[in-house]
Parts: sequence; C-alpha cells; structure tokens
Amino acid sequence: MSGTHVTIKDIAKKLGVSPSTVSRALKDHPEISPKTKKVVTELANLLGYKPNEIALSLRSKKSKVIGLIIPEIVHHFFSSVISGIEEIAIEEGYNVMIFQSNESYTREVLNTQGLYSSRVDGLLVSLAKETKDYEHFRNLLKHNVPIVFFDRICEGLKTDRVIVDDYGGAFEAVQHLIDQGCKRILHMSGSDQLLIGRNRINGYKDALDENNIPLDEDLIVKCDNYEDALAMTADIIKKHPDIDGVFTVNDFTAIGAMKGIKQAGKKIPEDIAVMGFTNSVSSTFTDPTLSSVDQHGTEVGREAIKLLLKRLKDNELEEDHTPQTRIIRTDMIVRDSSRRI
Amino acid sequence: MSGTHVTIKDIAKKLGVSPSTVSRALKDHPEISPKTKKVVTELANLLGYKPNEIALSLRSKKSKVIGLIIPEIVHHFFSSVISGIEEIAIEEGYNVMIFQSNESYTREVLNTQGLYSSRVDGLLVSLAKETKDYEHFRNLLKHNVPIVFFDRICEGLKTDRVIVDDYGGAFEAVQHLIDQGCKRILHMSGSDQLLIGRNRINGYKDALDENNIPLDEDLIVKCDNYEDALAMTADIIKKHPDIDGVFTVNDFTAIGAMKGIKQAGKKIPEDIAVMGFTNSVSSTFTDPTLSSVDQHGTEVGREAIKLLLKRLKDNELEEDHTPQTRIIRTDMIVRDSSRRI
DNA sequence: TTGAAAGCGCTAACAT
DNA sequence: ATGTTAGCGCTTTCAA
Repeated sequence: MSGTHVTIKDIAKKLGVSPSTVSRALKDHPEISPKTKKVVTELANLLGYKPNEIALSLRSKKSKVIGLIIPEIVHHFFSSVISGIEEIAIEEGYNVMIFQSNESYTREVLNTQGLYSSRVDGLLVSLAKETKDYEHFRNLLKHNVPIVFFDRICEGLKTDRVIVDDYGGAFEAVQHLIDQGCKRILHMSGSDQLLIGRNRINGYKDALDENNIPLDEDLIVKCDNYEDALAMTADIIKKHPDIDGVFTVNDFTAIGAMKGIKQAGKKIPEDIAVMGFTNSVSSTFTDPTLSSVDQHGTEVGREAIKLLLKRLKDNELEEDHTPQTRIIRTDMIVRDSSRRI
Repeated sequence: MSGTHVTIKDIAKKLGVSPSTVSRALKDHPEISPKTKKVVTELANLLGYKPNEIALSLRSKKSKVIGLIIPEIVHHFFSSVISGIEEIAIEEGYNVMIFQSNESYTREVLNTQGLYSSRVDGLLVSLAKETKDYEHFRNLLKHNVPIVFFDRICEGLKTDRVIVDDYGGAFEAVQHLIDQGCKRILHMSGSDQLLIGRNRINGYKDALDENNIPLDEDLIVKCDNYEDALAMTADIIKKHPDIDGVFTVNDFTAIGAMKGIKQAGKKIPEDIAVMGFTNSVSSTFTDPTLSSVDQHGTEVGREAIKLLLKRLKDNELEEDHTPQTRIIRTDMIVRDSSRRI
C-alpha cells in the first residue's frame, strides 16, 4: 500500500475545493450542489479513487473485519463453514481474516492476540484439540470483543455458540445401523477432550440402550483418523469377530475402517455395516459409497456469523449479553456402506 | 473494536508522562531512562496493551496484510496452497485476507476492489475460470500494488508467477501409462480457457508423439468434474472399446471415470489404467487407489508468498520490475489404478 | 531524557 | 452550499 493511492485530498486539490466537500459529495450529502457532486464523482472515477478502509477504521473504531480461527482449513467441514461465513459477511460489508491453529494451543493463542492487535470487530472460533486454558479468549471478552464459538465450543466461557447436534446425529446413525440388523456395533471415537466427541459417544450409548442392546465398553475405541483406523480395524475384528456394524467419529476414520474390514475378509455392508460422520466429498468416492451424517457446515458458518453480526449491531457490553446457543440439525445420508435391506 | 482498547494515551495519562515517551519506552528507544522503560512496560503488560495495527497502518502506509484470491477454498490443492502461504506470511509479520471467487469473474472483480480498498500490501491470485478480462488487476498494478499469480496465471500481465509444471507432469503421467502397455489413451481435459488445461493437453500430445502413438482427437474430451465423468465415461468406452488408459485433468474426474469404467464392466488397471492429476486426499481412498500427479500445493504457496514479500522488500516501482517465474516440479505418485507390471 | 506538534486519510460538528 | 478544525492512535522531527 506504499503505492500511489488516490486520496480525497488529491481530488480536492485538483478541483480547488475542500476535502470535506469531496467527502460529502462522494456520499451524496444533501447539502452539496448537484454540480459539485457531478464533478467530484467524475474525477473520483477517473482517478480510480477508493476510500482508504484503514483511515475509516481508525476513525470509526470499527475495522469491519471478523477474525476466524479454525483448526485446519483442509478439512471439508471447516472449508464449508468458511464459505457460509464469507457469504453473509460480504453481504454485510465485513471482511474475514482467517487463521489456522493447526490444533495447536500455542498457535491459537498467537492467532487470538494477532487478531486483537488487528482490531477485528469480533471473533469466530472453533477450538484446537489441545486447548484447555481459555485465558486468551477471556482477555478479548474483557475488552468487549465478542466471540462466537462454533462446533468445537468452549464450555467454560459464556458466549454465543453454534453447535452441531452431534448427540442427535450419532443417535440416529446408530439407530439406523440397528434397524439394518446390527447388534454388535463398534464405535471409533474422537478425543474426549472435545465436547463433540463426548456427545457422539453419548448418542451411541443411548441408541444402544433404547434398543436394549447391552453396552460393551470394549467396543468403544479411541481412533479418529484414516491411518490409525486402517492399522487397528483388522485386529479389532479378529478380537471381536461378532462385530456387525461400525460407527466412526468422522469419515476419514470410516474410510480407513472400511479398508481394514475388507482386509479382514469381511463384506460391507453384508457382514459389517459402516456409518461415518461429516458427509465429506470423499464419501461418494469410496467403494461402497459411505453412509454418513451431514453436519451442514455452510449452515453452521451462516448461523455463527449471523449471531456475531447481531451482537455487533446491538452493541451491548459483554457483561449485559445473554449468550445464545444455536443447534444445527444433522442429516443422515444413507449410502451403500450401511444399506442392507 | 468499539470496545475498551487500551491506548498509549491511557498509559501516558496514568503515568503522568507524554504519549511519545510511552511510545519510545515501549520500543526500547536508547534515550529513555531504564526507570521509565520499566514502569511503562509493566503498566502496559498489566493493562494488556497491544498496539493498534490500524493506526500503525495508517501512519506507515503499510497494512501488513496480503490479499489472496482463489477459486474455491474447498479444493484440496487450494487449501494446501493457503497453508504454505500462511506459514511464511506469519513468520514475516504479515496477515492474510482470503477471498473466494467461486470461479466467477464478477466476484473476482469485487474481491480485487475490496482488497484494494483494504489497502493490502500485495495480492496473490489464482484466476477464476470465467475471467478473460484483466482490467481489475491492471488497475492495482497501476497503483503499485504488486500481484503474484499462481497456478492459474494471467498471461496478459507482466507479473511474478508461480506455476506448476503441468506440461511435464502430464507428459510423465502419459509416458507412465504407455510404459504400462497403454496404446489408446483417453484424455479428459479441463477448460482450454486456462493455460494449465492447455499445458496438460500438450504434455499428453507430446508423450504420444514421442512414443510414435498416433494422436486421435476423438480421445480428447472436455470433462473436468466428477459428475460429468461419471455420466460420460461408459458411453465413451462403448464408442471406443479399444481404450486402455485414461488420463484426467484432475482427481475428481478420474474418480468419476473409474466408476464409469467399472459400470462398463471393465477392470482397473487390467483393462483400463487410470491416472489422475492433483494427488488429492481422496486418491488413497478409492478402490483401487488412484495414481496421480502431485502438484505440491504447499510449495506453490510458499514460493508465491516469497516472491511477493521479496517484491515488497525491494520496493521497486511496478514499471522497473522484471517479472520472475517459478516453476514447481510435479511428482508422479503411482498407485493401484495404473500399476500393471 | 522528555515533551509538543504534526500528520497518515477520513469525517462531522461547527462555522460561514 | 462549502470551508475549517479537530481527532481517531501512533510515531517522529524538532525543541527544550
């Protein structure tokens, strides 16, 4: 930006009027003569004048920038959240500054501080897996910078939240497996550090309970990625040959599990039915296609930014705000990996 | 940012010194007494003072923000480019503002203007498929805002560029298919609007030529996505039953083609060998796993931001700059879809 | 060793 | 209908 940007002053000088006249003419102020307006806007267009947002920010004390911190941009869920956020933000004249924590607590703290320094008007955050301490967020809240958490929310902080109905989605998925005749269902679960992981486990447990299927803690294993699933699945099946269904915390894990199941010589879905969670692009690419639970990432993004923008519009103090929670319903997408009947 | 941010003035007032003293103390200026420095920094820490980047930007005429325009964030190649960019940008004290064109020319123009208004120090751009007119970029260059194009570059503009060796990657891929015994190779190609599509076609043609395999224009079809590939492939095979290899412009197309091939009752790779391009995450998930050409997205991002930062450091005028082009070599990843021998 | 003043680009209250 | 002035937060020349 050290370049040769045109300013209001430049226009004023060339036209022999004052900067304020130019400013007013440009915003169609009623007390400026039509003649002046015409001359000013014409020259502005000719020179390619664009208001300096930085000057505007300094003056208005509003940067019109929203900070976004997500664990990893390469995850389809998060990139669709971004799309939802951007869509609405741009409509409302806000820009979005995106940072990745890469699941690291340290990075998350640095990102938060950087965003604070950049004077973002508000923050949208999905927590890193590592994060246990929330002081960096509390600090922003103290300075009246509103935060909306989404998906991986922060239980310790009283802020607005958007969560996916993980419990309901998991319950429905497991119920579906049971409906397809499964009785011994393996759950490959996520970090119980994260609420979302715990909620999915609870959905799993309650669905079993509801159907009078005894819970076997051995059938809940911690495994939340492709490589581990690929490595572990065959062994688990060897140990528990009666497993007839698998429900995983995300799609990549499901895809790893499917490979493992095939390696163990079992058929999907006849011998073992599989349900993932996320409904990522890959789920249509696998063989068989993968049943999954859609989390409506775009919708999550839209609701999160809406809550934040409403907060900014209302302009209440942090202490006066009553936190809202929006729950986004999931959708079960049944494909070939679980369809038996 | 309308919140209660601590300023240098606040600190000055509480300490009964002038703002300039505080400013100097905070940056460890040699002419400030150790005592003052200590008192100032202590209070600054206590109050959680963080410099207002917006004020700094206005004063220094450098926003320390890089604008990034990409077609779609959900594509793995682009999200890995982002990671490469962010990594280096943050190290060098820059923030990145990301916009998606969604392949739309209109969006791209709006994004460019918005980024100009936000006074970004420079721009990283990968063109939308629709874009044929470059006036919006030319306008920034005129105002001395440097642009580095990557992957989908702009041939009409003399700027720095980072390109993937699409020609070489395509050549190698097709040579590999030929080495595996293929003689009738179908190429599902991308938009010939984009240079990258044309380069891949040329790599395909030259590899055939090199191996004295006659070119059959009927075996080059325009098809660059999963759905179309799935819909078209079986028909194409029916029409040309001697096809024994497929090379696609990207992985999603390859995955669609693989499904189509299976539907046509052919075996992969025995009857028809398949090579994709991109080496996306999905390529390990398919059955059989998909051979592909890795484009090193992270590396592309790193080189692009490096070129831009060097440009900003050198601080030459646009007209004095000699454009650089960096070519990122591809890597062929052979998996099961093409391995016959 | 510190303070006062000006200015980055813009707008709005207050003149005129 | 237009101009003058001050100030957003910060740094830096110049003065003390």
